[in-house]
Amino acid sequence: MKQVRIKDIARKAGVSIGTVDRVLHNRGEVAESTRKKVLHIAREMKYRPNIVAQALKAKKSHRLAVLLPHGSGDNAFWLLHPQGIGKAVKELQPFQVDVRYFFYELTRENEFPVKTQEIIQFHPDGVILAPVFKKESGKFCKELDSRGIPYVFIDTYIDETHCLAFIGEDAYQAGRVAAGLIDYGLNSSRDILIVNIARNLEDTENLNLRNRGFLHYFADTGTSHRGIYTLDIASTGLPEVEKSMNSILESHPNIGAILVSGAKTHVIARYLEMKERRDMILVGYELTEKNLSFLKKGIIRFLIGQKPVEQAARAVKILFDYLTMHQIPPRQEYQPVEIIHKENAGTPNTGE
Amino acid sequence: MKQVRIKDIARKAGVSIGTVDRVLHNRGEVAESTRKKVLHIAREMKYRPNIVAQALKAKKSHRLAVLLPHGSGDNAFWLLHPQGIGKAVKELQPFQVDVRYFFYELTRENEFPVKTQEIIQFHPDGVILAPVFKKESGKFCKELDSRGIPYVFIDTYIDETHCLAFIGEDAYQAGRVAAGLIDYGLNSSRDILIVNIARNLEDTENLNLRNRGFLHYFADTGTSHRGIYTLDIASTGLPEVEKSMNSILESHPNIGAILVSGAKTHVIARYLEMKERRDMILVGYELTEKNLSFLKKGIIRFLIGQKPVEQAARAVKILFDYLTMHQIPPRQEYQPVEIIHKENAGTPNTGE
DNA sequence: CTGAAAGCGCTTACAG
DNA sequence: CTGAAAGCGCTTACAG
Repeated sequence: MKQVRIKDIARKAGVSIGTVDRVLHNRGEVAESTRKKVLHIAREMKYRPNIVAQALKAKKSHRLAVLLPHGSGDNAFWLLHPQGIGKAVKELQPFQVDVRYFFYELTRENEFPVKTQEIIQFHPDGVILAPVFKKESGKFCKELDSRGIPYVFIDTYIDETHCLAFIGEDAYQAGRVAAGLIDYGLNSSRDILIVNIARNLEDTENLNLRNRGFLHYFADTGTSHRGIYTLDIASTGLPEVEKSMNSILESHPNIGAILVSGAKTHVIARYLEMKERRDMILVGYELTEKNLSFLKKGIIRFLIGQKPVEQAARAVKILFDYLTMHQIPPRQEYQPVEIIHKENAGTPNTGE
Repeated sequence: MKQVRIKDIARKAGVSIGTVDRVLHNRGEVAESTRKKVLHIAREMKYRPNIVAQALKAKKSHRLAVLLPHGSGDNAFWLLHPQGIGKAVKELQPFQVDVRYFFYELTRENEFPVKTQEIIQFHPDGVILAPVFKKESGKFCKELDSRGIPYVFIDTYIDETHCLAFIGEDAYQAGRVAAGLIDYGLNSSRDILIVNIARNLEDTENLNLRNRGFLHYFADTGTSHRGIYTLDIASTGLPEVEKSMNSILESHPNIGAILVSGAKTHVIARYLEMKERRDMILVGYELTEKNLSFLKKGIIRFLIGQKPVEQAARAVKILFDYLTMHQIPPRQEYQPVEIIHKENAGTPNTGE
């Protein structure tokens, strides 16, 4: 169990440690035959570099670029990821990790490629990104691939890339959880309304997955014969929300619960509060501040969380382990689905 | 922002680095005047040792002793903590952390002091313990104090000790969460039964706190006039459980939900399964395997978790940070209360 | 009581 | 193409 050192390899191979190092780091200038011999012995002895020594010597800081949508009051969800990244960097304390953030507006699709170019110029050692815009993200990933820069996806997954890993929510399962909660609390004779608020281009894929899980739950359990209606709202403006909601609730008075598929549950909560519809069971996603305040008031009954803080922290950790120890992570990692109720919202899972 | 080195202090103080080191580590053999000067300069320059260099040189592994109840099939809760400890140690990878486990039987109170003596002889650098037996634990802590060995409590907190930290559940809040879940799903005309299964001496304090939170919830929300009954069961044997349960459910047919205050919810679940009482809402604590299997069958409706794996991991981290960097943690740290439903039990929060 | 030196495992010029 | 040496910041004997 004793640590194998570069020196041990050198001795066994009959070369100097400098040569071993050159081989191990592909710094060239080594005779092919020596190269092979050293590599063979290193593998045989199961050499693992001592990252403490590496860190001490190299003093080389790992540069990470983080590409995320810009978070704001109305879209506070994206404010959470930088917290997680900060936390992870702090955890990695004694090692040098430099993070540079690149934020783009979800409303301006053409800003995205500008940011990706800035990242390329930044010459990062690794990238963490939320690839909300599929096509542009795909291009960017190709560019990173060609430069051998590893990248980790957060929140959204894109096929046909060589991402190191994806960290996100199991959106389908999150939908099933929402369904289970409503099913448990809502009288079985009552109906359900699904509200999709998609003002921007953001993440409709995740919303769809959630809704599919939600519907599957009821298809599976089969016993209930609830009506399930869907309402799409394009704007979060109060007049439009009010108009749409008034109309559907009047025409379907048997609706007893509302699920909001995205993070903007607070918009519907505000409506219900205004209408004094405290009897309505409201369930939504994401623990943003606005949502939490309605949860605490009792207007939102449950929030389903996906732990964005932890996701972001994991992404940093994964990238770091890969950069320092060439540790290959599982390609997909789902964060557990979190159920938040008024009574357990107090101790936010900010950990640390 | 540049790192202050021991060398910088030495230069400024006009002494050698060896002397600085002696002062910093209280290894004596230093003139008082030198000592003061060095200490002053170190503070002034905000010296923080480079733990990477320390780790590289010292090769000194930190010895941690872990004192926990012995986990078993029937008391699987305590099997979870070692997992968390293993995880944390793995995270601390490049640094040397040696863990030695000391398990005691909850049924044999006199085994506890034997184990504590073994720990003293082990000469640990730090201790993590679940101080289930108050009095004996108190004695042990005094002994650790006198030797200057830091210790962290898991699960149970004891006053009047100099513990470095306590990591645990907010039991009161966990009780409120259980209440909120039952209140949400149970018709407001129905009554509730609280079952306490306390075969051993274990942790009645936490159970009491949970029950207090549970009752306070209903007192606070005030609107409902549910009857709330309590049943104490001393054994987990099927005959006794059956007898007690039959009797109370017959005399109180309006009971529609059962809360089990401890980790042995599976005992009541087994009873309900046998009686085919699938209408009964059953809520309990702790994600042990047996509980989880009844959750998945739909017999247990919700489990309230306290993340024992994460708790144990945190304890290791806290102790390590204290030992290596003299980082003083907050004295109490509550892990968030976790709500687990059939639909989010699949992705266990084992994290990695 | 104090200083100078060796060494932890690795990387990085530099000399050959 | 290869080896010897210096040094990252700290700790640990050892000599004075």
